[in-house]
Amino acid sequence: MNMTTTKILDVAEELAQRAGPNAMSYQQISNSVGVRKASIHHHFPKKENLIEALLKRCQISYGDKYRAIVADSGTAPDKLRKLAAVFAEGLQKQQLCLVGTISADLNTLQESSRRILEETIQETVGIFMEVFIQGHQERSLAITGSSEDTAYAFFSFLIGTQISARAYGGVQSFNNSTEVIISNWER
Amino acid sequence: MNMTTTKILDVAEELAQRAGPNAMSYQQISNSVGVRKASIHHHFPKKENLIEALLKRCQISYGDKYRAIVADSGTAPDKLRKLAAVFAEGLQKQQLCLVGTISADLNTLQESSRRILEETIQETVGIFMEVFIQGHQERSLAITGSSEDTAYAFFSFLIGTQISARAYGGVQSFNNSTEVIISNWER
DNA sequence: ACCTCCCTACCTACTGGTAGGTTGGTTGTC
DNA sequence: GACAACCAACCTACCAGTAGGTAGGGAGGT
Repeated sequence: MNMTTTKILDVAEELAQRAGPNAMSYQQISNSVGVRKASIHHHFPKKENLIEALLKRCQISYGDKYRAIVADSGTAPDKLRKLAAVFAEGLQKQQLCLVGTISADLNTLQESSRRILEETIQETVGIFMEVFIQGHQERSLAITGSSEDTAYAFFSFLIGTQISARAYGGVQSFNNSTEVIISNWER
Repeated sequence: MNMTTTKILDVAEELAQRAGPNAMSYQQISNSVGVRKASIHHHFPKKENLIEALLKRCQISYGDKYRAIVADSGTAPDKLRKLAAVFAEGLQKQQLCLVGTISADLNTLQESSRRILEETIQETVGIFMEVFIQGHQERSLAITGSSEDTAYAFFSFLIGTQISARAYGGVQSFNNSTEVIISNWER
């Protein structure tokens, strides 16, 4: 992949995480990347193309990050804390998970973008699920529902807490909140 | 309060919940209310005034709704389910909690609006907290952290699950997810 | 009762600015 | 010569916000 294309995606990713996909403009991207606005359109003709590329890239990069945590050694609760730490890291930079920001602007999205978003959520939940399966097997986690529902709940929780902690309480509240949820599953 | 002012707020609230405060325009409000765009500016000179009025009104209306649930008879887990049902109701109409949508667009907000947002979160957490205190006293809930942290976690969870369920899974996923969290506190 | 004054609510017409997107052309490389 | 990358200049549509004015309803004085 082209260097400029990559840089456009880097800048767009930061803007989208900080302000949301709608508040991110081609002009802002142009200023930061150092190429003209028309050139951004050369790489991503429509904004939806950019958003979709962003989502696909984050699906891979964050997917890999999550998979690495899940595949690593350690107990299930440890892994949950490491997954949460990824979100805390973003929060420290005032940045939200892309899935969260894009989902919040769902009703301004194209159908094709929505499908990629769904796919990303589905895949992420699938990765998170492994931890709950492990936790069940090693008896380190006491969960009441299915692994899938629990993974979905945990992912949703992280998205929500990241959003509300950025608005009120910051990283401190995020960590307290996360600990409340994880320690309750722990046994 | 004036009838037109109320109608503007009604329409704005729906738009903000459906598409976010940034995607909500004075023109759209004008079309729905049936007065000219300039007249909206007469009632709410700047968009920040409108957003703040919106937040304050929702702080009261939802605050009352939550307080009614908390003050009612019933066990703590029942009350948590009733609180979650308020969010499920919004989700069914493709609408998110205002605190969620506005928090997602935090970085495009004025300082004054942020303060009201913080206040609203703080107040809501305060109301939710009562349920966890009750749950602790009547021994119907087993919580690991402070009531405040737990209430914050639950509110954040609801915001997040509402967002992700709208994007993927719908009300079904929302309910599954909520049940996983609540039943895990239950004892 | 009438008139002046001021108010709220609303209007038309407009501003400056920015959004996403297009056109047509230049440059550099294989 | 073909093609990718890039550019200036431009377009339409829409945004929030403003200027200036109108309609009608009290309030207070005479």
